Amino acid sequence: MPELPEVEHLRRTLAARIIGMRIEELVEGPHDVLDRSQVSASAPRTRLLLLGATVVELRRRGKHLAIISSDGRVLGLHLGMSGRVTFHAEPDRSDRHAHLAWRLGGRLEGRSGRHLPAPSTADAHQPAWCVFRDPRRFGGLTAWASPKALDDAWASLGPDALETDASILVGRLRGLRRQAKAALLDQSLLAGVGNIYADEGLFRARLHPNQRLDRLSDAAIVRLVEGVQAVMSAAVDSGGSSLRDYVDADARSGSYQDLHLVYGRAGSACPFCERTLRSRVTAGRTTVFCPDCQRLIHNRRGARR
DNA sequence: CTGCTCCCCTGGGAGC
DNA sequence: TGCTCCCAGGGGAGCA
Repeated sequence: MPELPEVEHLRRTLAARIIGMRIEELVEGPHDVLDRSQVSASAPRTRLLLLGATVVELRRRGKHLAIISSDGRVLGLHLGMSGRVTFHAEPDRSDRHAHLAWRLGGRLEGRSGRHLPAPSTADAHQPAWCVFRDPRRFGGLTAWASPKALDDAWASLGPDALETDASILVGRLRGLRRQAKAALLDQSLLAGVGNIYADEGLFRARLHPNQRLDRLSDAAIVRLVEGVQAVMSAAVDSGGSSLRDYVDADARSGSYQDLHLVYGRAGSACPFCERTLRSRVTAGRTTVFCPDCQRLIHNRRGARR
């Protein structure tokens, strides 16, 4: 379940392996997972998939990643539910879920003044093939004509839930007539929160998932934003949450799933009050919360406007 | 504006 | 052991 922390951890581990590298060969799987609606129809497919390009930057906004090449080509990457990017000595041509494999080579040191990680002794032994695999295909690739085109598209996303100053996120959430959980999951309000970190953030903020935001004081909204950011920040440090599929570019699992307080724990005791955690469907997602610690607030508390 | 419901897709787990 | 069934979930479309 890659959400912001998993995607950010992947970005970091992947950057260490592909920044400065040239894509010298590519192999595609049987399924077409490339969205080319954002580029001209005549653009050659291999060009859109960055063949011959040198990677200079890996950007992230919410759960979205984008690979920027030195000649301005951009390939967006979304992991969906089950996506992963890992490295192998050879591409497995019989794996029907391996959608794209790149053979990388020729790291160019210091290109365009950018600081590059010093080559380690392990570099020479690193498998040369970078493989994007996504069995469920909720994820995929998007070709962009330029970094500017990417920026324009990403403008429809809200600000990144982790990198953005809390006060800005508070401003976007306060006064909304929506339920807290639905708002957190809305990527156009703030980008990066998925089902896990929404539940964990709500629990830490002591707010009910169905809480209407316009009934809350500013202090409570601040608590919510800070709860979500704290959880995500801790999760990045733990390498994310690995429930089934997620691994980083070094094929390592995260460990934050061990620190989940409510997600996946319906029927167990609340870690604070010991009452049984409950599960319900809210905003189309299974939602776990403590009915005792997370009470609905019906009146408007505290100063607001 | 808001909240639904459905759909995409596969594999892991539960139940028999 | 092996089968079927259900469900997870990000995101977009369509509808009340």
